[in-house]
Amino acid sequence: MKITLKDGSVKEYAQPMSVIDIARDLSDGLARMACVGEVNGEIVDLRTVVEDDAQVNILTARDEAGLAALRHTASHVMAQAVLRLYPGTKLAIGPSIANGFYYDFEFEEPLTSDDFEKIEAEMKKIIKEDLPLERFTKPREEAIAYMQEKGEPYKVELIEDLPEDAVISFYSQGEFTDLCAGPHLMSTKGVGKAFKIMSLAGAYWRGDEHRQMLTRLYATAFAKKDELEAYITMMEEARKRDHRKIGKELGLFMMNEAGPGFPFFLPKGMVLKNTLLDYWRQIHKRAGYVEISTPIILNRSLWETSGHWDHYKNNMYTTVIDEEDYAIKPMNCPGGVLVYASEPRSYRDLPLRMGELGIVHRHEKSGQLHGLMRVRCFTQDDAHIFMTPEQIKDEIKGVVALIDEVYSLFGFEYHVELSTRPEDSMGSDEDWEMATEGLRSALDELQLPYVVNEGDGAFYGPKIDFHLVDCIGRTWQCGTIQLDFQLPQRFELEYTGADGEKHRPIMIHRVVFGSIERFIGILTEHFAGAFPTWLAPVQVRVLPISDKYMDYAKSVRDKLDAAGIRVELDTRSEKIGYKIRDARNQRIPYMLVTGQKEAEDGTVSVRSRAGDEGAKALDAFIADILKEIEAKDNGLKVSE
RNA sequence: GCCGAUGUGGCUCAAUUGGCAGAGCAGCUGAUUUGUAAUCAGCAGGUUAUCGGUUCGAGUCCGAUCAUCGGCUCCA
Repeated sequence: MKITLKDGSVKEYAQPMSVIDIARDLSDGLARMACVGEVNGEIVDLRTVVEDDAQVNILTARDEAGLAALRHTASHVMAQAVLRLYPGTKLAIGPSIANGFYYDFEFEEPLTSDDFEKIEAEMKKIIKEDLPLERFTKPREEAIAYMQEKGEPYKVELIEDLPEDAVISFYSQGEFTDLCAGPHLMSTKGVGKAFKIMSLAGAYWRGDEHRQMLTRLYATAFAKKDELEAYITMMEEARKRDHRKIGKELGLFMMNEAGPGFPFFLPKGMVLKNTLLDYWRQIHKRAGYVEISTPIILNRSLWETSGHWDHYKNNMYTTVIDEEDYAIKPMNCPGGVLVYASEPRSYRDLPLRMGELGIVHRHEKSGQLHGLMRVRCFTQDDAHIFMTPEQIKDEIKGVVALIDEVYSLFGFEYHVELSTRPEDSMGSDEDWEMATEGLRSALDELQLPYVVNEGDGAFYGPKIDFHLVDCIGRTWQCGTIQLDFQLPQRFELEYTGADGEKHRPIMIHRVVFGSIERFIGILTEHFAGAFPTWLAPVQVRVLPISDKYMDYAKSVRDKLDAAGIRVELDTRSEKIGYKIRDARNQRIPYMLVTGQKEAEDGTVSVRSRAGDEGAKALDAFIADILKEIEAKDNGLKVSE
């Protein structure tokens, strides 16, 4: 038989070979490190016998699929350890995930994090036992009977959902057997020593909140111990830039039990917010938007017409005033629609782009609040675009370009998702076809990579979502573009066409930041609080060497202030080192040290976040910083 | 909402088996007048999240509530 290796070389063997045989033949070291094989592009077990003419690639934990197999095997080891220590525990599922793996269990007694050590010790034992992983299969009915006998109801349910004629595969290691598609390492020994149980959490069986709550053990594993340590260090470092911690340190925002989920913006956070909003207004004006503002509280009949009273009431704050029902708006769209409908519209007015920095309130369930990322009151940088069907593609492209411009300015990496028609949806097939194609072709023409979420769209139309990543790798939806045929119909919106007839416009809901609050949270973590100068709540702090030079320091402060620069003066009778330390902890972009020398020369000694930059004439400093602010330099050169 | 954990001055944390609530930082006052990451001294600051219970005695034990944290679900 003949095979082709990754590097293009061809090997010939007299007898059939498995992947592991080939690995052993290539080099002893490779066989030891091999996790899984890749045969004709498919990830397989090392014991898989290779067919003639196959393309073969041996994967180790250096490869994504190899590491996934290592982690998946580690999850089986963890489950085995749990069953040894807590007999009677029921098994659910245990996949490998982005940074590790987890296993869901139903315990008879609650588990706590104090038990981690015990489980890890048992895992070590199992790994040392060097138990080979054996694969075997059973027909569906036998597989069900087998798992019923083992008392594993979750496994039985999983198998029952597979097709009638399916052949079910299992993996066993010692006394432990699990329903599993594989692939796995050859033996538990391959898991090695670099693993750790990270946390414990509740998780609904099959992600359904109406079903059993299971206990999920999150863990991670790497090929080498130093990789595990590096990962743990990285997570610890990342937590230091948590926006809730930095928000408190820098005085950006606060929370109070008086209003869980309702953030209070402090003076410095307000500067940041307003600076972002100024920028938003500037780019939207350029992009042909007008701005409106609609009421926070509107009466019930409006929400009935829009459909929110029926479909969104659980998340709405409602009240009775003068014996009439009112609701605080959870979304801005009905207000925008009323503005559209307030006067006759012509095709000449379209597309009509109406922006609104609208404050919305949503009663999110208590367990899902998270700093500024998930709140109950937030500002949407909303806009509704009313247009003809022919204008859909260009308008989508315009919005995507705007979102890309904004995210790029901050140096964000983002990923895009296109969500299509859900099962429970309204509108005609043609409308959905046109809307989805409009979104798709706009993305294609802009050459943006995206993933498709089939059936994940809103009930009134398909959508494009933009996701940003926080400091520990969680992603948050920020921008979104949603096409809507529903509201124009419900509110009987129309415009007069060139033909003199009435037509129904199509509507886009879109946000760029998404929520200003969430965006500020992401920005804070992205920059670790060291905001680019144009955004920094305080751009310059003047640090007199001693009280003797306070007058000069004040004149410097006044001159910066007059130039429109956000400046503070440190008047404390402290040593310069103390003042620098404090200003650095506040991540202030520029510190101006002013003493005798500077007072005599009319200069300032500039210290940026990068370090001492030497003396400069005050006017030259002002000119430079104004230029930097104007350019919205994102300051990524700064390393903290 | 669900599972698990945690709540002690503004912040970070102590307080032994239930036995006088303490420190550092920040703040204030005074001294110091300083040249690139913490000058010294003094003062003030807490109904230990809230409510209830057990006890001679509760920060500590028990119960309820609230909030927060890690997840799940939902979402910007």
